[in-house]
Amino acid sequence: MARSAPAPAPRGVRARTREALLDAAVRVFARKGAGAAAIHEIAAEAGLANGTFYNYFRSREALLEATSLRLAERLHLAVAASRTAVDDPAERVAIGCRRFVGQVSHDPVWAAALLRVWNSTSTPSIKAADPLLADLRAGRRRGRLRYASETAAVDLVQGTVLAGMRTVLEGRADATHATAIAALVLRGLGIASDEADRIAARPLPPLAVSLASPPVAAAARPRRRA
Amino acid sequence: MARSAPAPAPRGVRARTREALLDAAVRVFARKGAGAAAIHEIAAEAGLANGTFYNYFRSREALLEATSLRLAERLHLAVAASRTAVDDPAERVAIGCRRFVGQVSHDPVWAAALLRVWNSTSTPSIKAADPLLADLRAGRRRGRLRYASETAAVDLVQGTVLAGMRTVLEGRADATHATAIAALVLRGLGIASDEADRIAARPLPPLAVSLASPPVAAAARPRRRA
Amino acid sequence: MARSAPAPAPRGVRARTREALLDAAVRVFARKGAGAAAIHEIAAEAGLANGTFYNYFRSREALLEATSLRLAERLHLAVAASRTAVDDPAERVAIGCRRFVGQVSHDPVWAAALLRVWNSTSTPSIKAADPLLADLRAGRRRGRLRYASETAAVDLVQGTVLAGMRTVLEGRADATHATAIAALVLRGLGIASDEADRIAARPLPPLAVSLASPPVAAAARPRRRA
Amino acid sequence: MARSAPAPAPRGVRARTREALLDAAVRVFARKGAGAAAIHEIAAEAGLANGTFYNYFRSREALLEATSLRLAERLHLAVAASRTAVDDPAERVAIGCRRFVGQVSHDPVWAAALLRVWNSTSTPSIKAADPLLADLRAGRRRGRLRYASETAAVDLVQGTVLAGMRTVLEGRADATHATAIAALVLRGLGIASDEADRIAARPLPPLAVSLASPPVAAAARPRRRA
DNA sequence: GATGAATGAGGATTCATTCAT
DNA sequence: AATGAATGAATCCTCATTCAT
Repeated sequence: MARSAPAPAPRGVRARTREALLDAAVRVFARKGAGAAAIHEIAAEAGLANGTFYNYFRSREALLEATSLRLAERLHLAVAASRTAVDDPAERVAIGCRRFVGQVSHDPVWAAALLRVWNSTSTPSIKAADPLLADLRAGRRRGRLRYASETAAVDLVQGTVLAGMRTVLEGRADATHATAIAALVLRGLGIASDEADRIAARPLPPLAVSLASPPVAAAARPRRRA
Repeated sequence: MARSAPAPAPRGVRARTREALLDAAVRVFARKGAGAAAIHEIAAEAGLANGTFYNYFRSREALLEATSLRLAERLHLAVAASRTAVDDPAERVAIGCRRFVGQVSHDPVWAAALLRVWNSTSTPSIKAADPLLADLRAGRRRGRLRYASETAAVDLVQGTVLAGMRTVLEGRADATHATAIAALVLRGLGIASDEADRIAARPLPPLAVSLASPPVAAAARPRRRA
Repeated sequence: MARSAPAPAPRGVRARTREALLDAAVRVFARKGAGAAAIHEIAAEAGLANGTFYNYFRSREALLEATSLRLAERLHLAVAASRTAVDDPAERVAIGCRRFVGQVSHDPVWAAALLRVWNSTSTPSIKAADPLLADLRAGRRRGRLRYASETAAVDLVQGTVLAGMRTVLEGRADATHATAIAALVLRGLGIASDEADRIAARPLPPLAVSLASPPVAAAARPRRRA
Repeated sequence: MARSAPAPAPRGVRARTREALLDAAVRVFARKGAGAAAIHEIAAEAGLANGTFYNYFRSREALLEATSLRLAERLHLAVAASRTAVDDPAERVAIGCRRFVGQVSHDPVWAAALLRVWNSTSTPSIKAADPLLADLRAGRRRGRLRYASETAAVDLVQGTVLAGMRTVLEGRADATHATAIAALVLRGLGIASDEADRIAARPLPPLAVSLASPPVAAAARPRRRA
């Protein structure tokens, strides 16, 4: 019955609150998995009341979808950032691999959420694979990469990268894991060992966009109830 | 299996009922995922009443654990079967890959359950990786396989195989996928392309153990309603 | 009606907005019933924001009461209109019956709301029965109508009319139903069959007041979304 | 978590618990109306826990349906009982009217529930009207009853009876109301005043079935929480 | 050992109401 | 005067778990 004072409502609150909920969802998903996360917990994580959630998302399902989109979005940005000014398809693939695996150390929350959400949705990776597919095809066309089955090649890259991300996330490998993963993937795609190692070790181009999760900030401090 | 009157209790009935519940769990997990499966549904799938479940498992959690173990068990058997009479570590790895991916077509229920359960438990693959690790190490020792990071090599094999299994399960590839996956993995482990293709295409040795799920049989017949 | 900027406030705007809300309530009640209508929906139907409602009604309860009153008001007007220039109590009763039942076809929204609200409030009909009571008493005094129990007579008239309204509203009878209902009621009040039929068939005097619901007009136009 | 002892489970528990829930529903509906009754309140009224309800009814809606059926059932029995050994259609109709109105005093709970449920469902009376229709038609065929519109005749009987029931339920009339109502209805159906009064005053045949609601008994005593 | 009725905590969702702007 | 974001109580429903039979 709204007894105490509600939060203020400056310009752009709506958009900002929605963002806060999405960020909170990512954090909670990272902790518990998408299936086990309760709405009220997400709302609390965002510093909001239970019911407020439903001012922004029609249902739990809608949140799942939106969160998936949001994670994929970053993903796409990351991939796009990896392409800038790099022409060699092999290196582009390597950069993608390294970015993903490397990002785990910088934003474990994002990584955990990504892994959790990907595992709970069916074939979500398809769309995310578009840029990868483009690189693979270009590589094969130019004789740079070799593989018989495109589907298998995608499985190789995505599967290995995800496994690598999980390994880093679980603390079973350090940040250099990204390079090792990239090298193995390149070899799998037909690049000679020596060159694969060399490509995988090249300095990464600077990121055009920040991939960092927004800070937990004030919003996450529980307001009323502990 | 609770077929006749609940009066006597021949030796081994207990064990058999437990098995029936585990099999039922595998089937239900395959359909709905481990998180969404209700005890009630699993018991029904086994042709048993709600409460009977708790004569065999302390809690839901215990079932999860046991099912995970059971799936891993088969896994180990499969891997063991792949070793018989094959000495070359590269081929042993290839056989393992092909078995896993190929098994998806023969027992989609097992495959679906495996993928679902692996996604809901943390670091379950560690123990399952033991035989793989042995092969990898033997291969490197003998100069047959090359890789810098053992962890990355495991990620390569496991990640690619899991991705390949998912691809087949979702109908995005046919049975030949197993061979393609194995070939890429071998290349990633340092085998030359030509040889990798050759090894991946060799006839598979016969299986020493059946991997098939137990038939649905009596356990699944419509449970009596009061 | 919240049309232009929320700046000035010409005399009578308050009253008009209140009216708009009441009319909206009647429409929504007609669609969903008084119990299932959400304040949110009523405000939207009136083209107003959620919170505005509470500038005009203290609570949901207050709206219920006011709406009931409003519907009864029309009722009274209708009855009053039926009296003009008719002296015979029997005919006055017949005109009342016919007006109510006949009005259903002309304003189904009003009719539906009336039936719905009457069903959710307790003893709302009492006050509405005042003019009817006057006619009944006059009729009995003059020996024109005959009945032992006044309460039963009121039940006869009101019950039959409400049932008739419902029948027409649900499409199980056409506009001629009003006449049939009136004839039966008159017989029940002791008028001979032939005369009852004759009275019930007399041309209806013109209405002094419009019974029509206000047009949906501006109030219902799509509400602005932020 | 079912900490304390659940109720015993003798023969026929299932059926008995279901009955208890239906009876509780009737009582709660009588108090609050079908729309405002909360499941947990009905369960508590039956002395059961919240969740138990769902062992017996799939949903709230299913309960509504079942309760409606249950009320109608009694109705049908009552009507059937009124027919035994009475041939005159006019008297049969009169007996029906008197039974319904008279029953209100004997079982106000049943009456209130009936009125509430009838008002929340659409055209529920149709089926309940079957026996009435048969009597009306027989009466008209034999020249005993006279009416132009069958629909209007049904409205007359049902509407007046319902209004009469409401009047008694609200304490605005005593038990003799039943007779007065029946007399007016008969006149409306074309029976001469004198005879109508006479028929309405005849002794009622004994009831073949009990119409009484089951006693509230032990089941309704709240168990844990006040 | 099996049964299934009962339990009640927990989660999703709705909605009347408040209040700062 | 209007707005609409925020609130949280209330409701429906699910499901893991217990236990008397």
